[in-house]
Amino acid sequence: PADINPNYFPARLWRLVNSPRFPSLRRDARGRGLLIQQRQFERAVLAVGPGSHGAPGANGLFKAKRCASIIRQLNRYGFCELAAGASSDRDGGCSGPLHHFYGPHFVRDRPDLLVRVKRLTEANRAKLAAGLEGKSRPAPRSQQ
Amino acid sequence: PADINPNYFPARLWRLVNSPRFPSLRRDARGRGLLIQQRQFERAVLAVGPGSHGAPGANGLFKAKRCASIIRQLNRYGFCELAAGASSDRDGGCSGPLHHFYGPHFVRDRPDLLVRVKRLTEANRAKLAAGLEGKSRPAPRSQQ
Amino acid sequence: PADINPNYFPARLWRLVNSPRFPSLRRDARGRGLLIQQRQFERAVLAVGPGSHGAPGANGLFKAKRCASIIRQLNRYGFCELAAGASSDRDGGCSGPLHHFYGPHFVRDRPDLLVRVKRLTEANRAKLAAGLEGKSRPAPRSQQ
DNA sequence: GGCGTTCTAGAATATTCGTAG
DNA sequence: GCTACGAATATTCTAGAACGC
Repeated sequence: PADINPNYFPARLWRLVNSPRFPSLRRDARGRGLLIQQRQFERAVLAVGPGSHGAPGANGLFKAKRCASIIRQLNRYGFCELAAGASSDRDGGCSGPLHHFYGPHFVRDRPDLLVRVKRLTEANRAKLAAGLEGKSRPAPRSQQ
Repeated sequence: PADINPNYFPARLWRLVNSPRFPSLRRDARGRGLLIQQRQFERAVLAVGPGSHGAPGANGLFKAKRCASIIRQLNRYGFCELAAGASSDRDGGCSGPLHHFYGPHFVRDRPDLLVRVKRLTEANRAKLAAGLEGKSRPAPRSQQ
Repeated sequence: PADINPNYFPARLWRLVNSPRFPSLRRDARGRGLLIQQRQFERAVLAVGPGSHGAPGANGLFKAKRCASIIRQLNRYGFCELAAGASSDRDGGCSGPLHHFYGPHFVRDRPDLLVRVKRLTEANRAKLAAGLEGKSRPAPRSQQ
């Protein structure tokens, strides 16, 4: 789309969740939520340790070292966690914590809704409460 | 000691850090700080997954599933993080995030100081700011 | 020193400039200024390119990808560029731009002055103009 | 009421981008 | 040209709030 800044969190998250290369961050079955396998996510996507960014394509997506930083971003953009719990238990608990987030306007196969995922600033909170549109920094030029 | 509740966080932390069974939570070289290897800590101590609390002795110490919960407790009891970063690099980044906390009155071989490790409630904060509770540093809110 | 947060820019810069491992950021002859060889600095210290962080020790110091970000930080902490201009050109332009910065209270062998290197917020600017001291976030307690 | 666990938000610094001077 | 700075987002660490025991 036109006015989405590809460097900002929603666009980065969109690219990551649509990449089959990183199953540690994927959609849930309904296509409305996010699943994060913390341990694998930190290892595969975040900048933990020197030899971490094995997979190019994730390199540079996030500069965070902590999964908590990504969770802070999710909250900042209006996502909330649904059911916290350990992961599927099939592996004897080896997969670590599993996070399940639900995000407004972050729907599978609906990139057109992505422009609505706004950073919750003080002003945007008020506007959302009033049913209006939030404002962000304009995106850099991209020829559509 | 007498007036330390062994069920509360400071006592539990003390037992854990003094147990050689869980090297993922240990003291730093100076004996004043704490080192937490997040990945191993979650695996060995926290209740992540069914097969997690393999080692009796940690079983029941914490019911938390998230390392973030322990960090919340550490902050609540006055600990603060010193230098966040990835772990030692010796293993190529496989060991995950490493946390380094410093806690007031949480000194190796000084269990007598443990009674001073207080939960920072509103009231305790005020007392600390007034300097009533010993020579620990005044609260983070300082007027210039 | 006591109230210097090792995670903040002045401390990180201090460590870097005192490390013989990264000659691309070094002191000038007078010991009061900084010299930055942009191209080598980006390759050796910043996260530019896939094989960039070859030298452990710089890993994690800065998460920036652009030299301009470090320059922004220098400006923010009161540094200014002295003799802007191209590099010595003796090597046929291979060394890239050379920056020469001068920083207040950033003097070789004077780590005691480091506490005065303050972030220039709006308030600190006013106070500096009035000759007073600026305020920062309190540093965590370092070991004595 | 206090403590533990979890989820969310505050506050300060860090990084990026754009642009005035 | 190009240096310095404003403004927005990103990352980190700490604290608030809700809920259960």
